[in-house]
Amino acid sequence: MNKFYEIYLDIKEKIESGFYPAGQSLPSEHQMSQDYGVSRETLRKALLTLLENGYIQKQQGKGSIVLDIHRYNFPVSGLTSFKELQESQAIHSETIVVVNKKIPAPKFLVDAGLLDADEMVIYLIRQRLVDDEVIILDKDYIRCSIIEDLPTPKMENSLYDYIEHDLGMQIAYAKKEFTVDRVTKEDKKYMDLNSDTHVVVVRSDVFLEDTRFFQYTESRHRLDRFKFVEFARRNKV
Amino acid sequence: MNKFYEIYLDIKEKIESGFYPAGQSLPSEHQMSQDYGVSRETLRKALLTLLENGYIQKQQGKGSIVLDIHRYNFPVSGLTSFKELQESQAIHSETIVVVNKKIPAPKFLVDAGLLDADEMVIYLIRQRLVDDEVIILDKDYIRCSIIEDLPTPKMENSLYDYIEHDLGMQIAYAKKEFTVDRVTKEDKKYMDLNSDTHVVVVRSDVFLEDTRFFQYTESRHRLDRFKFVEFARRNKV
DNA sequence: CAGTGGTCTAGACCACAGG
DNA sequence: CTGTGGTCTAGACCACTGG
Repeated sequence: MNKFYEIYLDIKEKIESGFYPAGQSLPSEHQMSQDYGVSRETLRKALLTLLENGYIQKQQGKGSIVLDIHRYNFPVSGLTSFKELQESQAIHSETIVVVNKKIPAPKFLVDAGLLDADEMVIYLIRQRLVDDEVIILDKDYIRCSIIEDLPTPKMENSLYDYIEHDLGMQIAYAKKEFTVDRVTKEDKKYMDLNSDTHVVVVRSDVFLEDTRFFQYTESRHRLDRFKFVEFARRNKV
Repeated sequence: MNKFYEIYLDIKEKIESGFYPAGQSLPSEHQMSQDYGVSRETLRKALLTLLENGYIQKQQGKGSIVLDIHRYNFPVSGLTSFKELQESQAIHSETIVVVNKKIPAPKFLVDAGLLDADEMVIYLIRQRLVDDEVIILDKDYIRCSIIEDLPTPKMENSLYDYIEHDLGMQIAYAKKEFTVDRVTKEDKKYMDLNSDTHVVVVRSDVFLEDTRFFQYTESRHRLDRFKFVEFARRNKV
């Protein structure tokens, strides 16, 4: 493992355990680079990672201060899947695969320039149950040229887990879009909506490390159970 | 200005102008560091900034590939205010300050440990009009120990602009939370809701560079006009 | 194999905060 | 003034890609 990442994990641990309490300063970069026996630049990479993840705030001329954002509710951002979300929050939940079949590339993805007209995709619909209610409906379109088949039993677990662990592919980045849309017939059919008129829709274009378009996902959430938390830094200049 | 930031801007410009077309590789780091006359680490800082902002994707052993996310719709993430959002999208809009007064620290912020019980805050309510309809209602609670007064005319422009430009303070980071809530009497009073039952609510705890809590904002959006776009990278490990 | 990006170093100088 | 973080360098070695 990389030195800077080891150091990142070590300091992160010390912040979470209270060894470095919120509101207080970390030792200086010079000091810590000596303590860990690394160059200052390497130590600084570890601090940069802590900064990006909301653990510390740096101030030129003063030092690095420990934040307490992570005490109560740690923001789940980036590309997090339902499975990971569920695990991080220890929610009892279940997944039912409703549809899992190959279809020709849908027009809206061809028009968007994400797929070729003659391609095939795997069309996947999954119900996400929490406390025995379907509160999320996930619709996935996955490029067949990248994945031939998806075993339904695996999909009841995690799609990303299967792709990254079983297939050894790396998901890299996504463009995500949050809106609130009117419920469709499909929503009514598959979700427990109790007379809601709208759902939160999260649309994602997902890409692999080699920049190939891999998957389009539409995640439809019941209003009363939707929550998205983010730690954001202000971009200077 | 920093070398790495100058280089970042230069490459960003070349990507946006099509000099480096989407899908193609940038020159190698070694090559570019020579071209710009800087060390490789400095050149790499510029590339890191491009990576974070979704302009390129790097692949070990291969190179840096230009992405085309920014062609159509560039994700607005981080800490972006209504004013900046509006400018980036060239929307005709208007702001009306409805309330601007000092009140004692509200209980929910004291309970959250963000304010002391004996503090005062500036309570600000602003209507955001687009096409002559109030589609956003912003409610701000701003710490009086940091800002004494907010001139109402300035608030019709941008709060952040006033704080960073006129007062010379630096907003650093925020914890943001997105939910969908039932409309309140206040929403009905101040917003043009056409019989909607819900609004999107974005709650933010905003902090300064010295980690002082500065502001709590509740931004209430009409469902049909809400949209949030984000570029997200998957966190490895 | 050569060429790419990823990590790390030891040191330098600068900008800023605070006594 | 000292001590802090911010930037930059010149070079080294490693890991990965693809011919």
